Amino acid sequence: MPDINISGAIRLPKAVAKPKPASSPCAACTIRDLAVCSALEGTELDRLNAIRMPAQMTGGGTLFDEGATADYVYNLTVGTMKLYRLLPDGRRQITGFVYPGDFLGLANNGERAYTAEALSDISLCKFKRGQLENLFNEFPKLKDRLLGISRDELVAAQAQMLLLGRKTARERIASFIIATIERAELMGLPTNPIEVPMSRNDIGDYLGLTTETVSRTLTRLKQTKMISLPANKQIGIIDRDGLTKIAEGF
Amino acid sequence: MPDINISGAIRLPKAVAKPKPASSPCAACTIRDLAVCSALEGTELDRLNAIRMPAQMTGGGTLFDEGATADYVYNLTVGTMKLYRLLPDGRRQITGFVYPGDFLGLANNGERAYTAEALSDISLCKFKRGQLENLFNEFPKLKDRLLGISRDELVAAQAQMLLLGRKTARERIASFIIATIERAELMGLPTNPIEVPMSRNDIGDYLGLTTETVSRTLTRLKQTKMISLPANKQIGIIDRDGLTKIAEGF
DNA sequence: CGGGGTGTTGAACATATTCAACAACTGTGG
DNA sequence: CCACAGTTGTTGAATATGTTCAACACCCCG
Repeated sequence: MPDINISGAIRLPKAVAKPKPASSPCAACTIRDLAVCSALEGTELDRLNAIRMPAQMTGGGTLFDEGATADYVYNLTVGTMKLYRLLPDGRRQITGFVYPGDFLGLANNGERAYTAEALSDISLCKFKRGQLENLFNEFPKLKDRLLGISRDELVAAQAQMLLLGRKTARERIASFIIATIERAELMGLPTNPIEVPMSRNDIGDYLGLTTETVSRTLTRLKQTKMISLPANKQIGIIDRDGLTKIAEGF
Repeated sequence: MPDINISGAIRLPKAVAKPKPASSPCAACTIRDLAVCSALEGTELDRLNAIRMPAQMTGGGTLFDEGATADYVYNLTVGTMKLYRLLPDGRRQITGFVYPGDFLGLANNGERAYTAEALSDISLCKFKRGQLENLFNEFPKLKDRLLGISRDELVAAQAQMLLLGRKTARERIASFIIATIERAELMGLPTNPIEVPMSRNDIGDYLGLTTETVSRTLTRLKQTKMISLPANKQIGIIDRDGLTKIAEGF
């Protein structure tokens, strides 16, 4: 899977996060290079900062629910989130995870299409929808960015459809591991072992599998010496090329 | 599923197609109200027409292949297409169908993310990518449209992920039938029986099922008096509300 | 140290797949 | 216009992959 997030969360092209000398809150932001904000500089950034509201939430909290009115949009700065849709009997499909730098909440018709929940404690920049839209109109390059990103997201969504519709459990797990490695590379985080902040249950709901199948499949990948499971929420990569082959369906 | 197409093909908001008095090829176009072109009028339309190249293809033909360079974008005017991705061993996931008025081919990185194949004989308006992009820059309202549409597509893609990841065969087929009814309504086509131009195999590859399962499931829906199968490529709707309930997971 | 949640493992089961045969339909040529 | 061939669709039986139900282990975290 490419280095983009699917469905709702918007990520900007590759740029390694690096600390900024503090002068305004935005200029000091550690994930500025990853976020929408990277399209702006200098006084433009001040304009963004003027309409920015900082927000926090503890792990497990719900930022917004499917069906709610979409009055705000957000930019995640710290932590991880999950986006999901539910069926009436509780079956759940996680449509994407949100990482620092990702933008979320841009609903089209004013209604949220998914629930957004914090996996860990999170910090966000919060914007009133209309105010940010005004800024978008003022700085068209922001709009171009979003358009390009949306197309990338569509491509990622297609990859996920291929995964959900046609890949085996083994292939899905391998795809997930490879995608997680690629995201870690993109964000400049450790790539071996990789950090996997979500539960087995969440992984299952993302890959269209049950917790048990996720667990079993990981165990089998460990037995066949493709990965190791050194600690909770960590996966050690032993045979990346092998995993890639599996992920691609060979 | 909402009245939008997923993944790659771009549809504009609801508008019933109606014939236009002929004056320029675009002004006479029967699907103009459905297409991107609806954002333009008068002389703007002439500009579009100036860079437009008519194209045809017979059913079964491949418009472009996954991985090819994306030099052109297209607007389908007549016929139906399917978009798909393949795994090395031939497993296929159809990520969307393309109907008259849909826009397709806008690749981000210049490489096609999917194969586009004609289901029936088709006609298209073909544009050189760069030329159309210039026009987009000249008429920003086109860009706004595309941005909104892309978000709609993302929502549709999420719905499809929920379907592929969590719905039963019965629920998938019901969802597909309901979506097809809604599309027929949108396009002002007969809604009972509905026209289903794709094969069982294509339906299966779209819903993450096999041909046999599609066939069996349709038969069972017929036996339970929810649909009828009056002729090849047609489905009669007997209990739409029941189908909707099934599709939504009740 | 103890308890609740998370993760793992096992066995029985179910849904959809695979393999196979046949039926129906389409389109083509006699 | 009918016959035939190839394709598409349907149905059946056996099978497999992943699920469900259940028990247990692990491990943070109090």
